[in-house]
Amino acid sequence: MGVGGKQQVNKDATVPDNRVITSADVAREAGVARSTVSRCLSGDGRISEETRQRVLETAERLGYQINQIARSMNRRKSDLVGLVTSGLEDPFRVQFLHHLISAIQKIGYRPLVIDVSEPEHMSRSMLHLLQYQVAGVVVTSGSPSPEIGQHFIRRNVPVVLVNRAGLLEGADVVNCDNEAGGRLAAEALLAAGKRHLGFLNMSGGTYSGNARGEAFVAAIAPRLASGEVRFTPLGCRSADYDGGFQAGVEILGRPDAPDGIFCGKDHIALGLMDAARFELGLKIPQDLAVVGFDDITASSQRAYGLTTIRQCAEDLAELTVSRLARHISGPEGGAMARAVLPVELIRRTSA
Amino acid sequence: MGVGGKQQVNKDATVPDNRVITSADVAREAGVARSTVSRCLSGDGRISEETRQRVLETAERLGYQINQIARSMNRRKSDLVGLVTSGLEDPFRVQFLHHLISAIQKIGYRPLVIDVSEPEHMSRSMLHLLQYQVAGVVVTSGSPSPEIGQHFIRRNVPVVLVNRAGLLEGADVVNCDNEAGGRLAAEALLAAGKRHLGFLNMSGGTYSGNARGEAFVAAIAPRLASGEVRFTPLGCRSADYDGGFQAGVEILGRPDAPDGIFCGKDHIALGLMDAARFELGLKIPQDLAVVGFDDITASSQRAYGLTTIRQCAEDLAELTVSRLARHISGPEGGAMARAVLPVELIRRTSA
DNA sequence: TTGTATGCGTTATCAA
DNA sequence: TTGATAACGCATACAA
Repeated sequence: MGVGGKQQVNKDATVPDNRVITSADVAREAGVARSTVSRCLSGDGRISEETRQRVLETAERLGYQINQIARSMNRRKSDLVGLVTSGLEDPFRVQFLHHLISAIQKIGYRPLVIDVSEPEHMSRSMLHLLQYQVAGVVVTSGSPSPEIGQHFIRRNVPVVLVNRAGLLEGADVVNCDNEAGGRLAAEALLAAGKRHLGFLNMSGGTYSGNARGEAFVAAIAPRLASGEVRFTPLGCRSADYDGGFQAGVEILGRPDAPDGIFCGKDHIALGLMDAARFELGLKIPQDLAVVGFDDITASSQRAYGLTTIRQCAEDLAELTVSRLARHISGPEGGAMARAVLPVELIRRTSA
Repeated sequence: MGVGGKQQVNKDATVPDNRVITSADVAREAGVARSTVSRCLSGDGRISEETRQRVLETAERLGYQINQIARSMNRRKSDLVGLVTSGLEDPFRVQFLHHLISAIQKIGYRPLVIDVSEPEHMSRSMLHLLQYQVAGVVVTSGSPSPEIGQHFIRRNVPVVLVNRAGLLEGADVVNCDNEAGGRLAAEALLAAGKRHLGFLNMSGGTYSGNARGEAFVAAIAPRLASGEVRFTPLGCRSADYDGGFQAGVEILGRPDAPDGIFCGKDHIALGLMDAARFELGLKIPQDLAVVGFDDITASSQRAYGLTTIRQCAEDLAELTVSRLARHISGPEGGAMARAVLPVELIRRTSA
């Protein structure tokens, strides 16, 4: 029945240097209570300037680093922000991820990245984030099932969806202006004198892609009705360079091919351009005008000079994080909102 | 001991559903101790199959999710792996980051990404990771000051450095085979009949870049000595497309320009090619042969067809993580090691 | 302004 | 095989 059977605990007055320094060590050294140390490091105002100085100095001297895990445990909230991504082979997404990481750091949080390769694991992966007491979640890809929003609402964890259909309950949505983009693309191709237009995107398509295509068609609708202009919907197997290239070879080889094509993503457009030039021997923009979407870095390279709709990855990231921050520090259950990032037509040589 | 029927829902459970479920709730429902629940979920073998089933079932039914923060607190080790990056505008690095994230997830850990924009904050940022009780750290960029290795050794946190000089005490190093790459590039240019060679990289240069350049020069040394071949070191302002383009305009405009150039990174090579073709009107590879390094996706595009030294980002990531995993689960203070990833010459049309 | 006492959810230790 | 209990390092309510 050895109730007392505890072993001797080594509580020296001095701090052995093979152990990690805790706030208790700092407190002992500075001659204050642990709670005082905690208050100093949490920026709690109710502390005298003198003790604050002494404690911070001692902490510095001992090389004390706060244990974020313990802090999170106590607060039941960590300073981690979950980043749910997928399709990181897409350069625009990756560029966006980069800026997202910076933006999250800038508001004093840390990104915990989850890459969801299989879409069906999406929801499970998002729930996983709850295990880390995340302060918020950004979903840049994939489609979470709408009902899991409840879990985040109940635990008061804000969620922001970027560039996807806003189907998650209680989540903020941030989009680039796909409608304006589609319209601008139409205007550019029409201004270039093209009369047989096409929209090339991955068959089936994503939310963003469809929105762009629909806006494009809506913009040319009057001229379509008057018979002044023709339109052909086009599809490719994958939303990347190879998809664009293959589709280009196929489409442009046909007798009655479009002479002005709007692509759902820049990479598709680059593949299309290469197919046109190197497989079909077409001149751009004389024989074929091309407009892309995103303005990835390759588009501005001399070999392409792609005219495109620019959505600024950095601005999109800032916007996303500002939404998130508002909810993290804000009142519980703020109304969900929709934010739209302006886009811009970048004129180069392809249209 | 009524076995919980399937139709038994939260209604008669003792757990109020506005609260987060803890292991104590599961224990109460399943009629066992908290420690038993813990053992079941940790995969601790010493448990009867019957209780294990009951507990797991109960946990599932209640929607219990383990609190990783609390677990980490107790174990004094989290399942997070710190990823120290910078220069994410470089497409190869980003691609590598993508594979690194996947690889870390695959071994059951979570990536905690830190982007270090200012190199001087490098060491401080790395130390920050210790606050999260990370299980390991991967440094893909920047140069940590050698002495901070001690902090990680003392806390038994393995560190792997990728593609940098192995200056951190106690850290494993993973590199691609820069030496073989430099040699292969030299052979390719010589085989193309070029006799005035150059190595173009950012002035000052990085560890990897210098290693590649030195190997290149070493490979042509015999022919250099015999006067059969000439060599000119070249520099650009930035290690990207623009840097390569600007350098190209300047260098290739000179009367005695090289006719075969090895670039430290693909992006530099792409800029150089565009400068050669569109500014100088040169034919590639007739007037100028170019070899790059990395094999980023753009290099294989039809508009470039860059002959390059390929380092596979995915293999590099796998190698990196396998090293890390060895140390995480392995014995304390395993000897530091150096791993080298093979590279391969990809012949396209630029040389 | 500062100290004391308690709890956060988990795992590890020990006893049964 | 299972249960009781003591940490883990911090923050906070309450007391002084």
